[in-house]
Amino acid sequence: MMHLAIMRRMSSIDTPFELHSTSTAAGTKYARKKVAAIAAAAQVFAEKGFHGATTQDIATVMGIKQGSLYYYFKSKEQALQDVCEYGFENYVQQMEKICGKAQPFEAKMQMIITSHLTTYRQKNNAMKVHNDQRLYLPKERRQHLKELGTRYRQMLENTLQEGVQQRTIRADIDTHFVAYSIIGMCNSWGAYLVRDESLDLFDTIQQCADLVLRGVLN
Amino acid sequence: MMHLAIMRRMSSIDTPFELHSTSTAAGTKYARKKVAAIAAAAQVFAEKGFHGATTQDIATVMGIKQGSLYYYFKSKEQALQDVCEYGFENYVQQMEKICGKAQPFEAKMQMIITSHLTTYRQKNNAMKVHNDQRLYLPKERRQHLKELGTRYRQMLENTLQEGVQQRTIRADIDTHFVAYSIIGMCNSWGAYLVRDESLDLFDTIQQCADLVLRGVLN
Amino acid sequence: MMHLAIMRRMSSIDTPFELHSTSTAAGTKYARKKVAAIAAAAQVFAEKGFHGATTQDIATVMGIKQGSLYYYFKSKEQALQDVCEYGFENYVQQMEKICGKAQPFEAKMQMIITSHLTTYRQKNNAMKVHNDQRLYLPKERRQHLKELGTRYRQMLENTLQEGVQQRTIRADIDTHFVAYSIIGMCNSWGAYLVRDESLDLFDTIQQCADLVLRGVLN
Amino acid sequence: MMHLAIMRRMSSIDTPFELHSTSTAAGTKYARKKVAAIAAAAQVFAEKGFHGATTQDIATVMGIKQGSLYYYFKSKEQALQDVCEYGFENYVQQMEKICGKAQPFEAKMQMIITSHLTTYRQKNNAMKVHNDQRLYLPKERRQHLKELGTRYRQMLENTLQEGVQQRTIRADIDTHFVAYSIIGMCNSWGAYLVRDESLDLFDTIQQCADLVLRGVLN
DNA sequence: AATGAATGAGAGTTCATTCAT
DNA sequence: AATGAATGAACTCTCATTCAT
Repeated sequence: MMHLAIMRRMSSIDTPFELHSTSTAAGTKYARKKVAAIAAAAQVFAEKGFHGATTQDIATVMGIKQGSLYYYFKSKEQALQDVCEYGFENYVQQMEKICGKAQPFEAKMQMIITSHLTTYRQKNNAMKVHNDQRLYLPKERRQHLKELGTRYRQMLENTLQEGVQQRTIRADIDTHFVAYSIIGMCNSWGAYLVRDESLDLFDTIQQCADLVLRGVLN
Repeated sequence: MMHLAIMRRMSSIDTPFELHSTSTAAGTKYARKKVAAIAAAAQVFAEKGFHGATTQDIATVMGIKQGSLYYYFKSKEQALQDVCEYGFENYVQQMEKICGKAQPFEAKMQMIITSHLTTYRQKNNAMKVHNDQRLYLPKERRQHLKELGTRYRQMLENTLQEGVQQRTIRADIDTHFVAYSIIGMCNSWGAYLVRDESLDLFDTIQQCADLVLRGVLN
Repeated sequence: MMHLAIMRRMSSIDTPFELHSTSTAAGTKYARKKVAAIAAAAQVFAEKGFHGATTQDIATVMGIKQGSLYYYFKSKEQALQDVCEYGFENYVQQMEKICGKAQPFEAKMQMIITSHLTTYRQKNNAMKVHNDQRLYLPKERRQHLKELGTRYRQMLENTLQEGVQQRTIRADIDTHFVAYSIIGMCNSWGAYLVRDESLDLFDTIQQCADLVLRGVLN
Repeated sequence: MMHLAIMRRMSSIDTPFELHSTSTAAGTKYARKKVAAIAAAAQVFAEKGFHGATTQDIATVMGIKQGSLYYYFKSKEQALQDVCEYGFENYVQQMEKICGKAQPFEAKMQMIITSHLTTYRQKNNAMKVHNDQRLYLPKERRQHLKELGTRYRQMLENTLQEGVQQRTIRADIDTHFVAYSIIGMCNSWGAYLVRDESLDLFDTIQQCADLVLRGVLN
């Protein structure tokens, strides 16, 4: 469930029309249902894609009528934006925690991959939606996501750079390229993890880490 | 351009009325335009996704009117199926050639990656569509694609298995897992290659191959 | 401001629950807010038209929430009816005073036009709404308005008739027709006065009176 | 019927999507039906107002399905714009013809009023729509209409100016003001003519002209 | 006295699809 | 071989209205 992670950020949630009376919006009924709305939208977008999904689908998952959805989202596009932002913000936060701690390179890489894949397995559809559907947002609405993405990639590249300095990883490595590769591979495994529940999470993490670190050669 | 590859398979193309079958279908005006139709659909689906694309979009790219499209595709769904099949068939054929030749493991791996990424860079939108949009086809219509996919993965796994037997690659490698990983990483780079024209193809190929073979560790 | 005039009639205002009727309704908080509600509705209907206006618009002008509006109006249609009736009742009352006094024809005509145009310039949106939007009310709800209108036109016609008898105006005049013409011209100038604040009120009144009385010929 | 007048201008009609093959679009089936579409929209907008009318209403009058309407109008707003423009363009053209001919002032004024009121009586709903509903168009879409309106008013003012120079009308007349007054009064009578079929057209014209020229005074 | 939350009906618009020509 | 014209179903979004609190 994405709920815990998202609720951590709920203090910043937007309220409908005007500000609510309570200063911390986190506890409001509205905030609680908005979380549910984002979760529902994430699930539906992940399954059917942005254009393939209907607002009716989302409303059905929430157990409300279709028109009522607009109490929580100003538009379908806004729903996509919210899903992407909450999903990705949460993920980048986790990344910051991991990269903030002083740890040997291999441990960090392991944690990064663990975080990435675990996020998917926890049915964090928001993450999948961010990866696959964010390009359907008009550029203006992707501003924030782009910044988050850059921050995330930079943390990953920095980690690799540290590895180079620690002489743990090869000096001839192009950290920029490797960062992209890791993200790509993990996203691809993430999609499998979402689709196939029988796939073992920890096994997958081990194998990913092993492949990245040692390659296939003898 | 995908044209050459696709035209090779044109002999099996479906003709709209039985009448047409008198001549070799491959050379027919119909067959030639059907190729163009598939290419147009591929381009549009790649850009906007299946559900985000309209038949009008495809017709516009072809320079014909919307209604005329139905001379080439029985339905929008059929267009997606055609794009996926022609795109992927073509790719698997190439794979067969590569794997058919007796070659050392590393050379083969290099060629596989080269083939995969080159396909993308040549703006083979059909390939992108197959990877990103095929799941929007109903299961029945994915039968053929699934077979092709299995064949393809098996060739990749066999190649890896050969590598193990040649002692070129580690014995503890899970070939199934590595095959998926390579595909995932390459697809992700493929998407970048399509989006960013300034990205150097051969550089990308080298780096991918290097990462897969040697990993990042020192 | 229409307030004074409207408040004079407030004694007849409908109260939402019978309970309220203990005190004189005119001074009730409810009555005061109902006036504000009518004024808000008048403003919004004048600007956007009945169908183009939303209950949200009216609520916003009042500074209350959309749902709360139904404490003052049973329906949007009722709001239109209230606006039209209060606006027009007020105007017809003024007309009654003017026509009641014994005065020479030209002075009366001057006062009638002054009354009409001043009403508009005072941003009496209710009047504009009555003129432009009343036809969107179902016939049954226009009963009262129709009676008022007839009364008003009759007073105008009577005034003209007096003018004929006093030999102040031509005997071959069709008073019925002229009455309609004056109303039409004044309404049209009223709309300009509302739209263009820089238009001088007294100048307009003079010109209108002059045109009606003397025509353009030399 | 507005058909004749509108068809005169049909050579400039816009075609759907792309240019038609024939150079004169006037004869096309599309052009013919677009005329019908504009007439239908004019009728419905005149009756119910822009916001009160539905695209379904218009389609019903045309005898087509609601969705098919969009073959002729890109949007409901475009329909309003088309109605206003065709209606008013036509009217201004007529005005140009009247004012172009050298004629004594009184005759011209008579013709102007005749033209104005006849336009209404011919059920030229487009004219009514232009007068009552054009303000619901966003400013950008009113550009053309504004220019037409200015041209029209100028012709009327010029005519009055000529009258002054010919000493036919009083020198102390404010031509600007009188022009507006005539338009206002005629529009108001136009609305009556549309609503009440029993009203005699020529009688109304006579009375209007008489009132404007000679006023009511003895 | 007012509001948050929801609803249901309908609006405008889009679009895949059909078919006579 | 292609098109103009139309359709019908679905979709997003709006809005008047209700009602428990």
